[in-house]
Amino acid sequence: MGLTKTEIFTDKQNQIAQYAKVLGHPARVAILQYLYKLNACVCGDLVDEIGLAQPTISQHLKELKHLGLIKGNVEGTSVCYCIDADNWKKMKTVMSEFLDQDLNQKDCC
Amino acid sequence: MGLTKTEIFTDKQNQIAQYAKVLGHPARVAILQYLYKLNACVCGDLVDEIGLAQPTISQHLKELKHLGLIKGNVEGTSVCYCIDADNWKKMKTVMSEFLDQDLNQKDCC
DNA sequence: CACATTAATCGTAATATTACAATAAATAGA
DNA sequence: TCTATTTATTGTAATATTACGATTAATGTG
Repeated sequence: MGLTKTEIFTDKQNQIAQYAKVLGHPARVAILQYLYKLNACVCGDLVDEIGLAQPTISQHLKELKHLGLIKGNVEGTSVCYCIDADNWKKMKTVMSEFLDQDLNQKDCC
Repeated sequence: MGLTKTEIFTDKQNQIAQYAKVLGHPARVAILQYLYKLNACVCGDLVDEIGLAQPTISQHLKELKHLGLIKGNVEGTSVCYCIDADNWKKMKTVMSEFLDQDLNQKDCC
């Protein structure tokens, strides 16, 4: 128990859930918004910006990177992160398709 | 520890995360898709349809209802659920605004 | 009222997530 | 090479989530 039964759902359903899950924490939302706002690579100041401990930020970055939403590369002693535009677009397509379902529903309830 | 520090984030960030979190489980995605597909109230057959135990489904429905994405009303011995179109639209607006951020980013990384 | 049917709640086990202190790893510069 | 700086990893405590058996609650039917 306590383990999500991914095997009984479709790939699409699991994919949507996986994307949504990563966006399901305000710190990760904040990181993504910050990367977007600066519209460039961010080197180092994420810890000050977000307000969580360095290991915590590192952990959130890892999850974002794992899903491909951001990419980072080493720049001297620091690491620079930015949005992975291609993968972001892919996510946007998947999520929008789900969110934009048409609802021509009569008021039944 | 183990507790999300919502107080250090903006209302908007928390709201996005809250919506995303609820969509972050394939069972809830599947429930919402099913309600959309039928395009009507669904009375009772969700347990058979999804393939999880009845208490588990009930728990997921509760979360969806709590966030307002679905609404249910008693219909005899069963309960009928459907998408709450207004709240779904609200969520769509919030999520789309986040997903649709413009990225006029040079390849910096 | 008794009984069947269906959904909600309770209790609980297994697992996952969040956060951070401590430490390690990597690299730049003296 | 030594030191400072920055990020990643490890370990761990606190909390949350997921799933389901058992039970309760609610309602319709005989």
